[in-house]
Amino acid sequence: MNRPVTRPFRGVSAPERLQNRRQRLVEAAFDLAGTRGAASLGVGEVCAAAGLTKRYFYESFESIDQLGAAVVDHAIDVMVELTGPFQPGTEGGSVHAGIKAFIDALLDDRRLARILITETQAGSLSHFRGRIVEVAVASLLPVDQLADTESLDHRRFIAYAQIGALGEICLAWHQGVVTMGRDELVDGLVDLFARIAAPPRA
Amino acid sequence: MNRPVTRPFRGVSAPERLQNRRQRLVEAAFDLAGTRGAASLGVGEVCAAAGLTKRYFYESFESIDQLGAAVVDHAIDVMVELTGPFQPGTEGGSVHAGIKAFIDALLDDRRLARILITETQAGSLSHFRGRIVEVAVASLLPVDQLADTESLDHRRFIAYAQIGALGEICLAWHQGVVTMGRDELVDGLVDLFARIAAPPRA
DNA sequence: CGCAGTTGACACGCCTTCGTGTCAACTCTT
DNA sequence: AAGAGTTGACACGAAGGCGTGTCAACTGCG
Repeated sequence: MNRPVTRPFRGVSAPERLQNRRQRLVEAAFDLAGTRGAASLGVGEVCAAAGLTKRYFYESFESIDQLGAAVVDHAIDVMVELTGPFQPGTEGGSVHAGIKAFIDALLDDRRLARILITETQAGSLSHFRGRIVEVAVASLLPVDQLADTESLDHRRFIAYAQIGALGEICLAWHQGVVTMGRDELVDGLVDLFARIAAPPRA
Repeated sequence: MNRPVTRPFRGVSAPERLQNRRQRLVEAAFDLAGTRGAASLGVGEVCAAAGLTKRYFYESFESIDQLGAAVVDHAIDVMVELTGPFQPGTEGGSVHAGIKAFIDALLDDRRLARILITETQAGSLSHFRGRIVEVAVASLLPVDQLADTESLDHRRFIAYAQIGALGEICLAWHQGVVTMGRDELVDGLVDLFARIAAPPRA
């Protein structure tokens, strides 16, 4: 059972090797879930893609669902890392830059988009939907555009509308249904966000 | 193999019985897919829910995916039937009434919402996403609010934004995250649609 | 009534995946 | 060199769903 996790191998220490294997599994699963989808993911398939054997899967995970959770974590980490430097409050950041960075991330990596938008809505990854929306709200919602008098419910309403619109458009663009240029798309989305958050007509 | 589909039974003709069984299967699958999700659907489970045995499953369907297709068809049929009378052009219909009927349908039946919005995005039902968006566009897009000069891409952009926003908000409301009253929600959505379709700010 | 069509319940073999186990080859330490 | 740790490849039984088959009980028709 407890293998004597001790000795170095090919120059790398035991805990480091374990971390490497874990990361290879997560990244392989990230790639598969982001292209084929997470539904059909199997232990054997992921291991083959990672170039490992099943033994090392159970070394880091107990089930395929646990790996799924790790994949979502990884996706969120990537997103946070890509958008963090542009958030308002940080140097060189602003509401506009934050939103743009968020959109850019989704447009640059379709696997990231698919996992964060599509795959977490149905199936075994749907439990993480709430956390993802939370992260999105933090990055997207131009809070200062909304009067403090607005109710919490209304702000949530705005946030969900923005996220939903962004997700749908992003997927359509990746799919080639919307054929706008990249820059044009980003500008259109930023503007759309402002319109969504605008005060209701009279 | 070819059972001699001929004789009436308990007063109903053979083809009618077959249709009834098929419908029971579709509705049972609709209910399961709309609550538990479509990913875990199995032949045995659906048959048990429909009160039939596996034999009658293969009488009408070749695989569970084929039943999934029938479920999506059924969901679309229901939606079309609920929104048809309110479409602009028909008596008593208008853009506003059409949109409201569409929203009402999604708010009234969470199974319908889940199948049309959630379950068709990932997994085995994702092939039907395009057709659903098509139906939604036909019911939702207030074409007359968009100048004819707008490009097709821009109109698609607006349509996807509306659908995405509606879906996300609808799910959040069913989930209890947004706690607005029903009527308030509908009004807010109708107004949101207008804002999304409004001309971009200078 | 008697026969053929119909139904529901269940059994059966098949296949895939899971999770674990085995083993030879390789690497590090002493 | 020798022994213990490490790795990859593969075998194995268990479990579960699939698709088909069997059979007794029931229903309609002549």
